[in-house]
Amino acid sequence: MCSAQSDLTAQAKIRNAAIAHFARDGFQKTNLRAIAATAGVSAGLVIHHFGSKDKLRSACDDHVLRTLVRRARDDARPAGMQDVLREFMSNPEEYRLQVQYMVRAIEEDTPAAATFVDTMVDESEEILRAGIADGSMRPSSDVRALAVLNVLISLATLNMAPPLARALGHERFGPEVLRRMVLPTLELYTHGMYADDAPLKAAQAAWEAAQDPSNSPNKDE
Amino acid sequence: MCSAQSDLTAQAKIRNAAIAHFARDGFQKTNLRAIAATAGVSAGLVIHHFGSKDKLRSACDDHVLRTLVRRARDDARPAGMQDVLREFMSNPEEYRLQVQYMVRAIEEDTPAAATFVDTMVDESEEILRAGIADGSMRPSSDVRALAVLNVLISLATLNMAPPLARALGHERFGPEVLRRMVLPTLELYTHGMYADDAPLKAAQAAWEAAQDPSNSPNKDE
DNA sequence: CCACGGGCTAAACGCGCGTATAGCATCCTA
DNA sequence: TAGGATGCTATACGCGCGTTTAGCCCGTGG
Repeated sequence: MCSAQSDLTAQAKIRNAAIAHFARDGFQKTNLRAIAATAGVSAGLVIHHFGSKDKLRSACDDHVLRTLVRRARDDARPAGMQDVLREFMSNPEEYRLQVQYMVRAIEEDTPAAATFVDTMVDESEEILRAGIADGSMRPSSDVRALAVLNVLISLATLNMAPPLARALGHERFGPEVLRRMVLPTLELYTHGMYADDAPLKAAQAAWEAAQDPSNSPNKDE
Repeated sequence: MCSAQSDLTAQAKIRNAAIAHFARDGFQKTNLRAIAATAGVSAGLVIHHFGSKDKLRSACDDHVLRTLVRRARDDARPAGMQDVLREFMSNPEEYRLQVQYMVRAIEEDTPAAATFVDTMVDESEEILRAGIADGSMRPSSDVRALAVLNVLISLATLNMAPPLARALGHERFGPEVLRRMVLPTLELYTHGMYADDAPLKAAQAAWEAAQDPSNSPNKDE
C-alpha cells in the first residue's frame, strides 16, 4: 500500500506545492511542471500519484477543507469580516495559504466551492442566531442572507485585494490596508451608514413597485 | 485607413464578442476561435485587426470603461450596493455584460482593473462626502476606506454570485437572490448588525495591543 | 481594363502543457 | 538470491491554441 500515513512523504509535498500554486496563481495558470519543481520531484510523479491534474485538485480541495474545518471547530469561530481577517493576518503562512486557496476555489467556481461556502455560511448563520438570541446582535429579517453577506464581505476583501489596496494608495495588501478596512467595517456593523431609515424604506417601496408589472420601472417620480 | 468610424463593422463585432466571452468565461479560458465564431468571422481576422489577444483585451478594457463611465455620468450615481445592483438587474443585457466584464477584470487583476476600481471608488467617495455633508449619512472615521468597502460589497455580490446563490438554496443568481441580499444589506446599512459598540471597541483595543510588540498576540484575556 | 490595397479566410507552424510509456533503483517477500 | 511491486525519472506523444503566412475577393483609382 502506498505510504498514506501522514505528511513528509512525496505525495504530501506535491499536494502542498499544488495548494500553494493554485492559491497564488489559480488552477489554470499553474502547470504541473511548476508544481513538480516546487515539490522537488518530476512531473510524471504527480500524475503517477494523483492520476490527473483534476484529481490533484480534488485532493487539494479535500485537504484544505478538512484542515480549515478542523481549525474553525476548535480554534475560533469566524463571525464577521474582522474575525476571519484577523485570523488571516495573524496566523502562520500555512493558514493564509489555505484561506487563499479557498477564495480561489470559490472564485473559479470549483466543484468544492459549494462545500466551502456552505460550511462558512452555516457557521456564520449559527453565530448570528446565537448573537441574536443573547442580545448582542440585532434581529434580521433574513438571517441566512445576512450570513451570506458576512461571508461575502470577508472573502471579497481577500479576493479583490490587490486593486482595492491600490485604491487606498498602498502597493499591496498588508496589515495597514487591513486596518483601514476593518475599522470602517466595524463602524458599519455597529452604527450603520445611513443616518435614518429613509433609503431602506425607499428601496422596499421601489422593489414592490418593480414587482408590479403594471408599473413602469421608472422610479424618479 | 481602416473603417474606424463606429460600430456595426467587423471590428466592433469582434470586440463585442470578446467582451461577452471574457465576461462570462474569463480571459484565459476564452480562445480566439470561440470569439471569432461568435463574431461570425475567422480566427485570423481577430489578430489582423487587434494584433494579439492581449491587445484585444486592451481594446475591450477601453471600450467597457468608456461606456460605463459615460453611463455613470449621465444616468445615475452608484452609491451603495443597492444602486449598482438595481442598475445591474434592471438594465438591458449589454450593461449587465459590461459590469460582469469589469468584475472579471478586477478579479483577474488586469492592467485596467486599477482604473475601474479607482473610478468607482472615487465616485462612491464623492457621494459619501455629499451624504455626510447633507446629513443623510453618518460621518465615518475613514471615508475613503468606506467607499472602498461599498465598492467591494457591490462587486463581490456579482463576483461570487454562483456559489452564494446556491448557499441561499437557489440554482442561479437571479432577482430572487438579489432581493434576499439587498434587504439585509440595507438593514445593515441602516441599523448596523451589532446591538452595541462593544465589538468595535474590542477590535480597536485588540488592534492597539497587536501593534504593541511587547505584548503577545494572545487576545482572550 | 488593370493594378493595387485592404477585408477576410484557410491552412499551417510552434509551443506549452497534460498525459502516457519505458526504464531504473530500491525494498519487501519467499 | 530471485522476483515482483513500488517510488521515481526521462522522454515522448498529442492536442489545443495563439500566431503567421499565403492567397482570395472586391471595390477603387488611374
